[in-house]
Amino acid sequence: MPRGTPTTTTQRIVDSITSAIVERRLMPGTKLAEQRLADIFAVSRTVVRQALNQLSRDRLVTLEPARGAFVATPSVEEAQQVFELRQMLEGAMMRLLVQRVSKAQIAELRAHLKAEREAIALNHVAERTRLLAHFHSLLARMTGNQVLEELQSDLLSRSSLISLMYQSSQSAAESSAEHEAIVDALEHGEVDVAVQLAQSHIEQVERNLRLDPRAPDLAEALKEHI
Amino acid sequence: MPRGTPTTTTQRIVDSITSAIVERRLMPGTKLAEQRLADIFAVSRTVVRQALNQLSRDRLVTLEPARGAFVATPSVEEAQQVFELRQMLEGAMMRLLVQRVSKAQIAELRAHLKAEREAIALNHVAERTRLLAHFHSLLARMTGNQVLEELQSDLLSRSSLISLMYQSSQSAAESSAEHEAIVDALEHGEVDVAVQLAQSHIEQVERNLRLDPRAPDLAEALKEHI
DNA sequence: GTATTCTCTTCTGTATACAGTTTGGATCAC
DNA sequence: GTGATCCAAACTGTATACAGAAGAGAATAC
Repeated sequence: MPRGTPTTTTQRIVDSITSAIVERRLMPGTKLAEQRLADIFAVSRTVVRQALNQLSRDRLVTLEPARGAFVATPSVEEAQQVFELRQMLEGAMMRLLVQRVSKAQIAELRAHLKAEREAIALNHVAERTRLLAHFHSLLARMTGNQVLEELQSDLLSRSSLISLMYQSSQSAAESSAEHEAIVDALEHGEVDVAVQLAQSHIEQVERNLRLDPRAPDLAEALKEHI
Repeated sequence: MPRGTPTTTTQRIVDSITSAIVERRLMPGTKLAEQRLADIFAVSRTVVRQALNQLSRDRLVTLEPARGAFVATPSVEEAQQVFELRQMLEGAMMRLLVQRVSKAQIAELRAHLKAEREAIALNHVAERTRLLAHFHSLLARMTGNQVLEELQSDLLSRSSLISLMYQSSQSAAESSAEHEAIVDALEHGEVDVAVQLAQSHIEQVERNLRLDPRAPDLAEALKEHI
């Protein structure tokens, strides 16, 4: 979670809660009471409040006026929009990277792919999830565009929360294979192939979410079970 | 500056300062002392602090530890990165819009273009600046993707600050003409043309900034004038 | 037994207080 | 007159205090 800030107290708390959400130790909808967090981190509510504000700007937390902070529960629409934006961005990133990427960077990507495969083979679930997401961070970083990199980092956090809410049936092995195909295309300078692969990869990730059949409405969800 | 929040006190202050920066009433580098702002807005420093934190997340303000808040002074690199990202995004937006844009929306864009031309003809500088930027907001909004819309709004604010720092020699009439060409391409469903036009438009805006000759370093800037 | 109202507790939103740091100026040395 | 040092004022970072709103539960009406 690289954010170019020297670790201030507030940032420490932001990072801690972000990790907890991304690593799925905090479920969507969980109430984040200020005093409890203040006790846990041994600081005053003032600092906790600052952290919660930052998190709400990242859309990992929603602040309900006079009710408090909750781990965000992104809607289906928001999920689709995040993935649409990612598709746009990653497509554009490919066009940049085909031009810019160095041999050393390709090697770095290859090393990453190897790590992915190992984590999958060993069935290290947490690690493989982390690596599959980090592949996209790496791509963003390799553009050399820090603004883009930060944006990507935000979108990946949100994606992680979304995957958690709308359980993904994604096969890790498939994902990794798709990553490999993307690196191949990059290495050979095949622009259109790379763009196509990157976009359909994101599409694939989205398709493997249970976005459609989920209760659009509580009444809808319960009417069969009276 | 649509941000989907009911106008809370903090948001009011954020909006007020954002406007002041975007409308160029606050120069880059200006110190934003907490107590002074608190007096001006008749609130406590607590609320001002929250606002400044939000503004720093938008990169309109930089917070220097123990020194305070300053109107941001984006570097040349940052400026280039923001424009590169905008080029990526607006290119991708065109691909979406060619498919999605309705006749009513084309009409709305035409109406906007007319307003641009009028403001230019009447030489209403502030209004024409606002409209030229708003064109890009409109495009983002028309994708129907709120996440994208918010991102675009952030990038436009930052661009505004950048234009202020690195004075633009952009001809408003040229910009407006480019906008019109983009709408034409959209209306006729010419994907590649639209993408090309949108991207070269952003490139043009960037090219008209005085990014290159600016002092990369203080020593460099002064060495001729000893 | 069900629903409504009222009260009490809990928690948020804002203000204020206090400690530690930075900054600008004045004093002093040379 | 120039430079360094020291001190005081101002400001930031954090904690705490207080007011007001929201929610839970008991008591009451029906």
